[in-house]
Amino acid sequence: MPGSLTRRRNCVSRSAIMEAHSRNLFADMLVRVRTATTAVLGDAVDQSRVVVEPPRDPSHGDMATNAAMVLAKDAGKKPRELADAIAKKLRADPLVEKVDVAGPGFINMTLKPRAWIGALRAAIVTGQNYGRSDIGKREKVNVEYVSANPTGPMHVGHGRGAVFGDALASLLDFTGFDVTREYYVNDAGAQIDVLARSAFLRYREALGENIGAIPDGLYPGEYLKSVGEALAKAHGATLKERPEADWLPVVRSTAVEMMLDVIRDDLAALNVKHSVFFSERSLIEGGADQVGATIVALRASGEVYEGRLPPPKGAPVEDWEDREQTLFRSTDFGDDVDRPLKKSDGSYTYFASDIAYHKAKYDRGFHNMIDVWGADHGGYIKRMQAAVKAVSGGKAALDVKVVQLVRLLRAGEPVKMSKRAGDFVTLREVVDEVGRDAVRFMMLYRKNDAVLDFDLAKVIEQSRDNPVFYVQYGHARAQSVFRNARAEMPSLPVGEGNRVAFLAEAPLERLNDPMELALMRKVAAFPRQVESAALAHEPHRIAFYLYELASEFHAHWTRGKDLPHLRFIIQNDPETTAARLALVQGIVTVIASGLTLLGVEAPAEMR
RNA sequence: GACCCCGUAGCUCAGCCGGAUAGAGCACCAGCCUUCUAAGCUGGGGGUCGCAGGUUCGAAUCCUGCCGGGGUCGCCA
Repeated sequence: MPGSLTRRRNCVSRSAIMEAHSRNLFADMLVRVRTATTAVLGDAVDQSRVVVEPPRDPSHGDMATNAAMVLAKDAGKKPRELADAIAKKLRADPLVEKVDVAGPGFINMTLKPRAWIGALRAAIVTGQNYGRSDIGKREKVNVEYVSANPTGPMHVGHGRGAVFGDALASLLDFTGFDVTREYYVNDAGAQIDVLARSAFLRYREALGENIGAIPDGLYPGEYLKSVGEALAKAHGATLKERPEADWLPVVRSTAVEMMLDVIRDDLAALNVKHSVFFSERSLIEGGADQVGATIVALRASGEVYEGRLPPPKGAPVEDWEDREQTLFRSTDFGDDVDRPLKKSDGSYTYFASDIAYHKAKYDRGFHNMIDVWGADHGGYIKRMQAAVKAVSGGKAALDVKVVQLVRLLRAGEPVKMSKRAGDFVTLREVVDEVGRDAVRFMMLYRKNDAVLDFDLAKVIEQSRDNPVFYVQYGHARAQSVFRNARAEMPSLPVGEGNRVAFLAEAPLERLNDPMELALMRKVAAFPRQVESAALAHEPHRIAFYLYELASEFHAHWTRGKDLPHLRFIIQNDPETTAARLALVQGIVTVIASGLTLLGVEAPAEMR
């Protein structure tokens, strides 16, 4: 009866709050294992290699620790012997049901139901904050992603880096880092002049001139027509008669601005966010040549010198010119050769301004930097890491995450792209066709350094074969349980607003079916998954976790077909129903939270 | 020639900081089912973790060499 539930609520609320305190059961158990180990070995031993993790084989229990094996040598004891001693201490722990020593010295623990109950309650009570942690200690970290040249719309490969960087930034934010999401705008190099010349051609075209075929070396894309039209509208024919030196800066800034608008729209369509757009041009503008200053500083510290390079091996370079040039001593940091900072015409190389850019990041207080690059930039990792070490005096670290190629398919067949016509498949076209959620989830449903097959037909299928649908449907199906509960048992307060308070105090000890317990364990594992994904800089782990959780939930749901007593809603048993709805709420919370981290919608229904 | 990434079941891929008898989905085989939301369910077969050494109590995981696939290789970004 609802009445008895109401009374019960007052009785258990204090313990509910206390148990909700242990938000990360695995971290909690690690502390308990370490305490037990200290009781045996004293506090002088280094326990940094001790871990608590779920055993691969569930029959070994809920959690296992390697404490005895990694400490046996230091302790001067046999692993099994040490394990027995630690196990004895752990048996006194109030959360521990059973402890076994197995194999070479594993300590396997089976936890009391109250441990899982506490974790589930934590998920319900903390809601979207479940899994949030402070392991980042508010350390500043700069995540730079996309940074596509503002010379045209984004392609699918850019999209992968965008989604990856965005999700990684969210993950780091969620785990307590002070995250800056940054886009480096390459608005200064030679390619920007090429863009301007290409736009100038379109400008003449907009004025009615027949420009014929776009010459080699210029951007042929139709998307520049709008730039040409805008220029014609703003300047009439006045630019046309003047020398390039006059019109180039004007056309350049208009073109870059318009292309950045296109890119910003593309990013918005994917819901990818940045907090800083850092202009390369700003490094050399206004008389303050930060690139030159950086080179001078590195020359003073001996990292930059004048010298010669051997010609590159492999593909022959036709116009190789052996000359003395300004070089960065990246070999001091493990690179293969030293790298040039100036081109033969005296202008800076891309690398030179990138060094200055990363120095600027360091000067802005970032000791942790993450760059997300496309696979074709893989050869630049070492020199950039070398540069970061050099400009920071070894105080800053750069992690470069390389996202591999995306192969676009449609029902298994490669999508043809003709690059020379400039009409490659844009990111926008893909997003418009299959939707933001499908693009985001699929791009995260693979390790970043593995090539990704993206099948336009498959990602919109409504089947188990399509992880996006499967996970989102899991969320929608879980929400539907509450809709049904409200209809079938109106006396239960399980609306959007009052659900949490009610379910947090449900009699969760009634969840004792093996599948229910498995789902509780899965929910309890979420904070650990978040933590490891964040520290490893691998958002895909969240996507895989969500697929597993959804899979278990769907399987449990289906069992209710044959076994009505396992259904979530039991009309004549409000207590059991409340407990099961609490489990569903935990699942809803975690799926929604995980999808939010990935930037994917968690729909309440899918019709 | 050098460097980077990949190599795990027939296919597509997971495997967290080294951990126990290496997992999932698809496909295949057998049985069941026809729906509290529309993914059917349960069980089964299937692996020399590319190869060879090394480190370790323990290696798919770390190190070295080789093989195969992809990428990159001053003055593009």
